[in-house]
Amino acid sequence: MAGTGTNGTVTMNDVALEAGVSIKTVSNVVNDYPHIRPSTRAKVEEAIDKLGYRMNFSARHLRQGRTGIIGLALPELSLPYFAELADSVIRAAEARGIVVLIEQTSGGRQHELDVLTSDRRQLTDGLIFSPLELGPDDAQALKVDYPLVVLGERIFGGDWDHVTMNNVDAARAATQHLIDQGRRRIAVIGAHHGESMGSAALRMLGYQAALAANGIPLDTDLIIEGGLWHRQTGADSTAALLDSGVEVDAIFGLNDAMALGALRTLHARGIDVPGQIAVIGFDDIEDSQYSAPSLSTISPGREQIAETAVDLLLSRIAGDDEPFRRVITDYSVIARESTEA
Amino acid sequence: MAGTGTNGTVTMNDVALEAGVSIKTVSNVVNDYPHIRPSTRAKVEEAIDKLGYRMNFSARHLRQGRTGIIGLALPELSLPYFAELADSVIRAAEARGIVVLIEQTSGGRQHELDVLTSDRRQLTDGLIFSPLELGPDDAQALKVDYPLVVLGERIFGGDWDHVTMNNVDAARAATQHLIDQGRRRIAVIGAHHGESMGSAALRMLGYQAALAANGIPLDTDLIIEGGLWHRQTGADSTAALLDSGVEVDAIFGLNDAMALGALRTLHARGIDVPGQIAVIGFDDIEDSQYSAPSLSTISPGREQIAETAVDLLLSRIAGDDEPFRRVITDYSVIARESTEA
DNA sequence: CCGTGACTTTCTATCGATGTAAATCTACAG
DNA sequence: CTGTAGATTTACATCGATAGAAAGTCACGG
Repeated sequence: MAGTGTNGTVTMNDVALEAGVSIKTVSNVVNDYPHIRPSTRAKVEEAIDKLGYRMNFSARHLRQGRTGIIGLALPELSLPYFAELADSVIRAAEARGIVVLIEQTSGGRQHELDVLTSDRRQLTDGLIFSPLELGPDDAQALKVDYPLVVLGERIFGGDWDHVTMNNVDAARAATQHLIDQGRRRIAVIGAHHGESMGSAALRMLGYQAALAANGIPLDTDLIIEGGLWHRQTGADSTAALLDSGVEVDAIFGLNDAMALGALRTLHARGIDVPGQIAVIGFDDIEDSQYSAPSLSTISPGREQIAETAVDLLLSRIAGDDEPFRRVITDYSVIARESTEA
Repeated sequence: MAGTGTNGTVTMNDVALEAGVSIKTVSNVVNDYPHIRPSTRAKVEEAIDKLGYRMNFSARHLRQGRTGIIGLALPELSLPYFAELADSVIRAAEARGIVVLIEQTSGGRQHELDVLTSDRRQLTDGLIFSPLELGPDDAQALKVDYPLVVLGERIFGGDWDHVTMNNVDAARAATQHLIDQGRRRIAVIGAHHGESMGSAALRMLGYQAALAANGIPLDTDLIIEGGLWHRQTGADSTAALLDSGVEVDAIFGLNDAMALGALRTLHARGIDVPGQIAVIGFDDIEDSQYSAPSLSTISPGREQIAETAVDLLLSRIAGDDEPFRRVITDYSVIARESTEA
């Protein structure tokens, strides 16, 4: 830490003096400029080690106009799905030499809009955005002048890149899985009534498609509304469902958290899972493996989503001008105890 | 977005030209310098709005020598305890106008050491560090020349600030809670044999103290080792415990994840909780409320830890030279179904 | 011995904002 | 009408690194 500068900081200039070369040569060494005499490189590297020089990123960023930081805006980290998504995104970014600034938008629609124009955008080279509340009406707000990759299917077809899974097909597969186990009275929890483009609506479409394909009539008494997709919602919705007295032999939780909440209520009521009621979720969060019984679910390919999103964003930051892309990742049905035959 | 600069960016200089004042005056307005004529302020603000000016943080940071970013190093976000901790830290930081860069150190001891000297440190004004593997031998590595706040009790008394809960007392309280329910054969899962300063060791001390205080002999057959505190470890340890045939009427999981894993194994084996075996965890992660049965646990006061850590770090960044502090936060026993009378 | 082209290294301006100190402007007492 | 303290505003250097182009070096053919 033996700095030569006025304060404790060692700058490139200090290194240059120590090595007896110009500042630019030090910069060239640090940036792997190809035409440097090995002996010069050695001198510089020695000086760097000796002085303990570290790059001042603010200076580099100022000069280059980039920060090497990308933003990740998501509802909240305490929701396991998003925590795991953040984990994957950070790993993917790290592998590519950039860092991630996480912003939580838990406050609702306005908070989600704010994140798009926040001062923080000035600090990041681009944004990966996973909205929960925005709808088609907010499309205009997403027309921003910085690289943006949107996750999820809330808003289609705008002028931005999109990475998502096929919610409709995946939900159909989940429902089909229940039907294959002989279930016919399949309830859904977490529906959002007025919505047309969100995950809830899309997954409902898949549910309905599966019923139709199997000649099972749709019974609206089996569809339970539920705003926030938290465990408590799942627990409450299931209680309401059971209290309504309607016949049920399976529950499709539109996400794992709600399905886990459902398991909790079923357990409390002494209802056997999957004996009396089978349960399937959606997301494949880590918890689902460890619930009692373990939860069948849909794996959305989180790693793939994260890597794709990061790659896409980085290519935009690098100046890629191709037309906006929509990438659809793979899903798979994970059968566990809660739907065992 | 109507930039005046060469590229699309609007700088303070553009604003100054538009408003007919000097750059410095614009800077003064933006920074709330008190002696500005209201009319001047109005002109500048109007120009800012008109041009859509946004501060270039890299430039400010270069000049000020600070980045306004703090680092948060933790094992991994997919562990619920850390995801929730990160949530709290981000909120606390946001309330104070700074942003958080999360770094995952899941790779083990070396990865934890690396984070302390990483290039990223140059990008942050300080670090909140929650190590999982470092031990007393690594004390030297924690003597860094930037503001550092360490969470947890792995390493005591060094030259850095520390925020932690009282693991010993809290574990004693958890054990006492089981004893109060009439349990005498209390197993512990997640012990770390050779360790002396980590959470595992401290919680074991509390456990032993409670047994001693109640005249219950310590039976080493009831102590199950377990490296990583994941659910799987809890599930496996519990299976091993049951297979060993030793008499057990309660299990103390040294964290919630393991306790939840224990519940899973107990459920699989058809053992009634708490009828045959009571279970208590440690951490009070959100899941614990929703397991079946819901899990009794120790709440470590996560919000308080986060806020304290952020405040402490910020005061160090601001130049606070007081002696290093150790802050101990409050805990509480949360009694739920898994230990019901 | 000199010119030429391929390497290497250095010079100089700049990225955008802020600290310092000096320059201007009031407003009001003398 | 002048001086002066206090309020406002400005000029200028500077934070640390990088782009671009000029300037040196060097080996080699003519």
